[in-house]
Amino acid sequence: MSTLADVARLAGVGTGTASRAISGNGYVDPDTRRKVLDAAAELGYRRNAAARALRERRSRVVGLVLPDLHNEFYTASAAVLQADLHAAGYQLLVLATGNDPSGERAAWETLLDRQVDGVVHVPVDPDGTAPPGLPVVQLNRHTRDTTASAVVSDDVAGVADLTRGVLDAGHTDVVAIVGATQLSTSAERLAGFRRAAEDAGLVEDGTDGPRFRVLVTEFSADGGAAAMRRLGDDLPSAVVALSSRLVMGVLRWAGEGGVRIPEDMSLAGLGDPEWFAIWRPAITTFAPPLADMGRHAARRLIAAMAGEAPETGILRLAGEVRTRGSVSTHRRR
Amino acid sequence: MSTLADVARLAGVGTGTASRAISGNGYVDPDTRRKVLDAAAELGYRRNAAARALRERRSRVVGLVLPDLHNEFYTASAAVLQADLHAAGYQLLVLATGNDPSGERAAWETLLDRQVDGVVHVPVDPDGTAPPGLPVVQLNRHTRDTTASAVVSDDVAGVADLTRGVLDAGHTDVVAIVGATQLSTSAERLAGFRRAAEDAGLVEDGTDGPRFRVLVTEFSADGGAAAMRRLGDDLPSAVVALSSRLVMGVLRWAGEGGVRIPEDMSLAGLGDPEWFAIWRPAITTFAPPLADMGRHAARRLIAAMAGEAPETGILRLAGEVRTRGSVSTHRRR
DNA sequence: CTGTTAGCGCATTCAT
DNA sequence: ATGAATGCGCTAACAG
Repeated sequence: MSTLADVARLAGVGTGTASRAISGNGYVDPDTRRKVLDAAAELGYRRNAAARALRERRSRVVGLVLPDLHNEFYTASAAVLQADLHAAGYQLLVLATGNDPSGERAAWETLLDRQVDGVVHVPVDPDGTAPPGLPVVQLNRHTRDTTASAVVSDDVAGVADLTRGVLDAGHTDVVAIVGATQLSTSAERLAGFRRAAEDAGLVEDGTDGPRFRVLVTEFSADGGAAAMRRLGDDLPSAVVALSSRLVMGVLRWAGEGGVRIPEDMSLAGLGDPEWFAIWRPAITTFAPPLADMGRHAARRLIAAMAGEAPETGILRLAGEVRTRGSVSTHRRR
Repeated sequence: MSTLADVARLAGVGTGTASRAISGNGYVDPDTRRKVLDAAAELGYRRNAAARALRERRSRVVGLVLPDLHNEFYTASAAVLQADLHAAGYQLLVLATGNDPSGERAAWETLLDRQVDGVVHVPVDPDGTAPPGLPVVQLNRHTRDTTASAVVSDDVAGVADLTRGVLDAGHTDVVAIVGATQLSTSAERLAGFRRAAEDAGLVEDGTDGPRFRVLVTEFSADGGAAAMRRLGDDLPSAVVALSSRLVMGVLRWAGEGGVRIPEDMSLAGLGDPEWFAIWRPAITTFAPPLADMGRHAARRLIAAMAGEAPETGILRLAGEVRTRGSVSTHRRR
């Protein structure tokens, strides 16, 4: 690899001039600039990022810390995040925490070592806290730290909307299935459901009249299926499964038990993996604005890294309820 | 941020000793080491990765270049890749090419600038070539460059297996749907299909007797649906859709047209997204060993970066045919 | 076993 | 407008 000194020598100028010519910072005569650029091209010169990072005290690298790489919920945001940050001259260093607070702490250390300029963080530990002085925006979930900057889906409004759709279809006996409630996402989804259900006059665990029930379970297809089994014969007329994995679980349970959707029981979901739309019946669902979230996270982070006054607080982006066939109109008995 | 010099001063030693104490390289008295470590802890010292990279001429960063972050086909491998590389002390810098050769070239430049120690690459351009001297292992797809190291799924064998399963079920009129054939993956999948079909005596585009047809289309659900529509009324008794997206397309087409699977037509797929198993009927498919591929790619790359004689050539890992309900026994007419 | 020294490649003073 | 000199923080080589 040739160095700046090589380029300068070939061009017959000093390293300072060569540096200015290549970076475009500072004055340099157009003719000399050409000479330098030609020399650089001839040598196939590339600036050494490590040397620049050391000298400039910025790496132009952004850390992305997420629970795992395999979840479309994160990767959908990550894809646009990557694109937007790339366009702004940043590269993405990706670390997985494995949904584990100790993995999360280790990630912070690595990121600090790497002198990343900023971090996009899908938090695992609600009580975790980021190193001071480093621009960070939380994505998807947020911690309890109210001074932090976070970009999330407005699940409260979205799930409330979704639930209202179910209730408007005439259902008066509804079950919600949700994952671990210490996560901000689960808590907010549930809050949206409860709000809509209570506004409509349904009573939690009521014995007669309009009622709703809430099942807390593991955040997986197995968890969803297990939750449905816990219901025994006392099936509701509609289920709202608050994650795509839980929807899968309900579907599997229904398939195995011969429960027809939506004839025997309606189903509404959350998230919108591609197969939701082709399932028969297609799944009615609340789709969080994953791409928007990535875009806004990138925007906030880029601004913060540029030294602008950071936008703190939680930015809640509206998603979309997609009404399809898995929720049917229910005749009140 | 405190520097090594700060630590050395506080511990009352020279920077060389401090460096050795912290890195563990070279001799240092246990007592002085303690002093250094204590001083480092007190200051919250962290080694500056940029300075180390500059000095050591290695960054401990590995580039991951893939078409996009949003495809479970890549992320499934990437997840274990990330984990294994992390365990070996490497971080992952992720670049997306957008399935575009120019994006791919840009990625190489970035990677070179960053002085990455190695690269895992899902190639876009079959004729592309990597910078010499840099350890690279190709993942999932491979270029024509026979000196390269690549870890891929043995799709030829896998799809041949899958197809044999279909033929053994009695089908004698089979259609294969495949994406752009300039990709090594598509070409190999198709080769596997052809081999099995021809071995069984089916004739391509035959007019009477056992026959098979091949449909080339866009690599998407829309492509799959369009391919099926091209068939008009001349439906085969079984379709082998050679990607999960194509399976989606066939399923959508079947749903819209009222074609029942497997009663009216059998369907076999490739890949195994979670919903394949819960679909009614569950989808019979060939599942490439994505996790294994990530693991072996990491292993090869780590060895190459350690300076060991690189394993070149194409490592084909066996996947698994998962026989489920979407292929039914066919009565010969 | 330890302290001192010399760069790694670059951007940026400061003179000119 | 340009060249020379400085130092970012670290590790490796060397002399002690």
